Amino acid sequence: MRDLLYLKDEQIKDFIEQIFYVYRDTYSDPKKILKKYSFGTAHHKAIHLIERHEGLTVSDLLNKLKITKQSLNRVLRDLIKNKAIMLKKGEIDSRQRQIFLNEKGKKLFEEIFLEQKKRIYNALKNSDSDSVLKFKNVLNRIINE
Amino acid sequence: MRDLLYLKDEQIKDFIEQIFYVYRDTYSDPKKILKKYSFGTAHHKAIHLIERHEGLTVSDLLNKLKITKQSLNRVLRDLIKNKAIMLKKGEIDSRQRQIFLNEKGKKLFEEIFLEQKKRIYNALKNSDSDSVLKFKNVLNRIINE
DNA sequence: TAGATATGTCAATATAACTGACCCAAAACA
DNA sequence: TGTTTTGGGTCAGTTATATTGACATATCTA
Repeated sequence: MRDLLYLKDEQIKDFIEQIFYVYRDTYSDPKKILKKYSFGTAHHKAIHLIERHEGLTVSDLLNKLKITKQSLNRVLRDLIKNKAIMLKKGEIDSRQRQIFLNEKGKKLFEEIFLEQKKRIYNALKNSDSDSVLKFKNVLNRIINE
Repeated sequence: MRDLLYLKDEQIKDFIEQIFYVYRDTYSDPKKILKKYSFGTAHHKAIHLIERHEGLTVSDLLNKLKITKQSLNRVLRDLIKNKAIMLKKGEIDSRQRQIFLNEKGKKLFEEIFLEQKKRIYNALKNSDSDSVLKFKNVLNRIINE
């Protein structure tokens, strides 16, 4: 590894610590709202990804969450029972199920997002666009490693 | 909220998604190593924070992890049993316990970190120092919101 | 038609967290 | 000094989220 002055081990250790805090706080904020609906963070993540990728299949969602299908199934069952989401047979491949938010799910997503958004918005509102762009690019590079 | 072009809701939603992936991947990488020692991510986080903040007290660690003392106690018991950490009575306030890694704990930390480091290092090695700095600053702003 | 794939489900277990109730020792305070 | 508060530890029971492994069904593909 090259000896980059701004990329010493101590810096990387700090990043590992900060990544934990950022995740912890970002996903803690809406827990009270979720509790009202007897949902947890697992349901939250599913709803978020379904909103971002409408019509994604069960296996798409599994690949994003990186959990087992048995784990996901509990979550999807709860969301279906609550009428937050619906599954449709895949149009091309009818073995697949495409997942959609319905009205209740969309409202729930908006309620969660409004709360969760605050932290990110307030953190970034005074940043220049270059900082925001570079932040985004670094996140993507870490994910795609 | 001001209408910042580079800070639309869709951008913020993307960040929320990316933060999840970054956390998930960063803390997944060392799971195989942890398993060799019958440890999990909870032990990993404790070891990491103890290494970064040598001599921190039990309540310092609780505040960083934001879990209950009963949860933390399980983790610390396992680490003590394994001789990875030791507790010393606080020098000023002897009700407190200061937590230190001992030799075994330091070796374990290094083994974990070597694995975990790769993802961050490779993601950042081709970034300019300005990107790294801005990434760090944004992380900090999100945490301190 | 045979095999592979996408999904669903049953059952048991593991991990990491929680709530609530206590306890002790030491510090802080009145 | 005596009382209260604080820091830490522990017991017991529960919940949330994940796991492994086995098996079933429908549908697609070669």
